[in-house]
Amino acid sequence: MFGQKKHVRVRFAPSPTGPLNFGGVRTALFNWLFAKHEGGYFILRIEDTDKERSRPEFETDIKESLSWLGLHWDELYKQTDRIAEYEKYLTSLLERNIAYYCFCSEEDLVKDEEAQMSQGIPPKYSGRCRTIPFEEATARAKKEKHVIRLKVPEKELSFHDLIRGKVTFHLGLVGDFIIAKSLKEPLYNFANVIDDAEMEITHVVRGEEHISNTPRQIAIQEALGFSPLIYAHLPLILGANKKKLSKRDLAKSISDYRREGYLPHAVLNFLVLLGWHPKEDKEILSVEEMQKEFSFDRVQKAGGIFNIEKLDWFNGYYIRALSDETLALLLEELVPPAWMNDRNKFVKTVSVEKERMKKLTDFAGAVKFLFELPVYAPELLLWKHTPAATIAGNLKEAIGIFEGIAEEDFHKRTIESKMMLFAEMRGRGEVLWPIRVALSGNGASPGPFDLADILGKRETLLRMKHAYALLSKKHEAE
RNA sequence: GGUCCCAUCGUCUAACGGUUAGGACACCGCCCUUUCACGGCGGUAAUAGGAGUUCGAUUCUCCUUGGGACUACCA
Repeated sequence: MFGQKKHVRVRFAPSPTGPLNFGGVRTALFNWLFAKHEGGYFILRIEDTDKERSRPEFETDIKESLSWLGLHWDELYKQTDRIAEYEKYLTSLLERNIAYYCFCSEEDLVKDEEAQMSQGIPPKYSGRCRTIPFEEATARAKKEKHVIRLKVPEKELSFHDLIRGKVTFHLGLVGDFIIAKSLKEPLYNFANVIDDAEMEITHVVRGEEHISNTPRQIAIQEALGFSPLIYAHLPLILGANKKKLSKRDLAKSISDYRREGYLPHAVLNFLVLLGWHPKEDKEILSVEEMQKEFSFDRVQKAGGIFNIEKLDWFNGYYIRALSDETLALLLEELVPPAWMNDRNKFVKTVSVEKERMKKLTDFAGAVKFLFELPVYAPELLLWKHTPAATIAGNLKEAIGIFEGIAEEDFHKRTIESKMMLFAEMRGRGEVLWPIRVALSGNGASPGPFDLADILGKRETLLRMKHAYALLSKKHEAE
């Protein structure tokens, strides 16, 4: 065994009490990255010992979100499948008198706590049931309501954290804490420690909020004779209010972001830089680069604020990096089915709109005018201070030019070369602006040649004539 | 309150005793340009405060201040 390098084994251990959020994903990502970097194993462990709050649909959400992001696990466990295992250890601890049954009522506990507080002592369990003889306690446990507590020695204890260095606590402050509600109902700290040992976890990588759980877990480890683990407590992801990302503010679930049109790579790239940074000044990272360069010495100690604008920027970047075809495939399900009648038109639209999108869900609204006739105010056709009559005249001439282009030549390049000749003559804005508005009905849109190309000759002429009519009518009215 | 953790531009961060304190997002300006976007160029903007160590501190130590996590028969 000695001399032999132990494989790195890490775990992501979410409890299925809510959908997976950014905090969870970041923890999963860093675990996964570390495992990949070390050629180790990434284990997913569903910590569902809390029967009240755990729900199967959240377990599904967690697994689906992880899969969507490409964070695939090598092994999967579920704590409720392992109750017998925990019971074994619990029984052993009880028999060896390292843990004991406690029958204190809630009122007793509250009274104790109040008394301690009033004396200015930090509250902890009094140890009242510690001395009840094992046989008596076992007998009582069969019919009385009880919990199981660990006998915690009063000593100083420290652990090594890859991010924070040596962290020291005084176990005396902890007291005999509860490790299980009963033999078949272990609590988080207990089940967690058993599993880490049995699953031969080497590194515990988790959020900073667990630092204060660590001394309890080490106390359990020592009671059971398990070997110590290496820890890495990740900085918290904070909301704009600098507090831990909570259910509200931006703690929407990953599945929500997925629905809103964020790309997995964008989420990963954004998250990996929230608390970690590669050696070089590099922001755009492939998953392979993340795996190759990941290391805990470059993980930040301080919490980081979740900045959605940067996520949006990454998302826009990765959308632009997609091929038109790939992007079209992703967009298909986000638009009315009728838009797919002309697939060629759809792909062209995607190609043109690509550089304007931040989220996939931006698409449908932004290009709706290409599939449905837009409604707009005639004034929008006017360019700066150019008189309406001039604009109308330009529109009319442009119609002639469009008509002069053969159906089979009606493509961006041809349209552009013909129309630019005219535009250079009359002034670009005075020609191109009204055409663009006629075709889009919008103050902002892709360029007129792209639009005409996408719309096709027939539809282009239809819209041009409509615009001309609108403007003439307005002109007459004045 | 107690225990623990933390502190560089608005935000994410680089610098592991010597830099005009660098990059990215956001913002502003210019260029490209018919609009929007993309792209290019440029700009504003930071070492919380105080001691100490040192020839020299963003960097090491201590204190102060500020922020955060935990403080469940939740995880």
